[in-house]
Amino acid sequence: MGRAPCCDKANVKRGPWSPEEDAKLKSYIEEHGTGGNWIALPHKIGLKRCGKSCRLRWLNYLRPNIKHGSFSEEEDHIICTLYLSIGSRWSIIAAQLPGRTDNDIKNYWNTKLKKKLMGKQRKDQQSSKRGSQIKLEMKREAVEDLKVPSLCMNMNLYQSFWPTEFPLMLTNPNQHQHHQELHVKTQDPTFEHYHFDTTSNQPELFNQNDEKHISSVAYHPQLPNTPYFVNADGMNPFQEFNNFPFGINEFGCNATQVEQFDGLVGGLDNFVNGSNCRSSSAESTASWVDPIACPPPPPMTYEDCGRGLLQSCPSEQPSRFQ
DNA sequence: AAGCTTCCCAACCGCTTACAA
DNA sequence: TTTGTAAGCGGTTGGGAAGCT
Repeated sequence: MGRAPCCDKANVKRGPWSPEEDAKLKSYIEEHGTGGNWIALPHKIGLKRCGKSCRLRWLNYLRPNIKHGSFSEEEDHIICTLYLSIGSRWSIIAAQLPGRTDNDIKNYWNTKLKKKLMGKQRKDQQSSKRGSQIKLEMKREAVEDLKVPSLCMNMNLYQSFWPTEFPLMLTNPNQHQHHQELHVKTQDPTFEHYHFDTTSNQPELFNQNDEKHISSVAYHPQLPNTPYFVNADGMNPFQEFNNFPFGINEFGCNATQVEQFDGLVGGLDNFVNGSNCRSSSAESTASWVDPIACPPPPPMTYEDCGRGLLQSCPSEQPSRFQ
């Protein structure tokens, strides 16, 4: 049995909205608001439309301050960078671009920006003499399939290129006075996380029962824009980083790019992790976060585990999230 | 000018999440 | 704690516009 329909599809109009319908919906909402019930709204106004359709029309087209028309270079840059950092979480990306809707951005990405990016990749690839043939091939495939963003959200693909240890980069190497917590998912089926105290510079590793059991990682604050953990064997788990098929440097960390994040609403910590970000710094977090060179943020809350950031999560909520 | 293809974007679909009862 | 319902969200589709032959 399928899901019950949200409305009587036989009696609702579908397809493009007429100017009259737009005017009805707009004037009603401007005067009365939505009343918190989109389903009931079309009946109140006498529109033969599904409530969901009304909501979408209002949010994507009718509501005030919607920006239509071409995207600026700055907007392009923000979209690209956020996409590569957090994937297709359009609502989050849209929140950083006032006046733009998630639908707008999604369409723009799918129809233009993605191709623009691919074109740039191909061009650079042709002129570049760096790297082996294999590396170029990997890069080409990754760009063409646009697997790079999905890699960020999909551990199975991800682990082809990224280390098994997964330290969170949303730490500020320059702010040792702040206590930061890092949650780490590894390929190990047991859920592990780091609890990192920037005062002592000592990361501590906990198991899924929240018991401290290993202290096998070292922190290297002298490498602010690189993965700076080494494991117990003294290996940098990010050593594969340089083999990443995508041209990190093309969107990578540089002063100009990072500075652009200063204008983001609420700062990077807000869009990536919302209120869950532990950084208490009043200054811009953007100055120290490289959203591209970073791996995707591990879940800052247990709920985030279920949002597709990682493939598997403990069946029970670890006590530290409770 | 006609026919065909590609592009673009508004709208839809259905799954997930949130929340009230 | 469970269940039902609406909102939120991201993927997909359909059709008009634009471009090409």
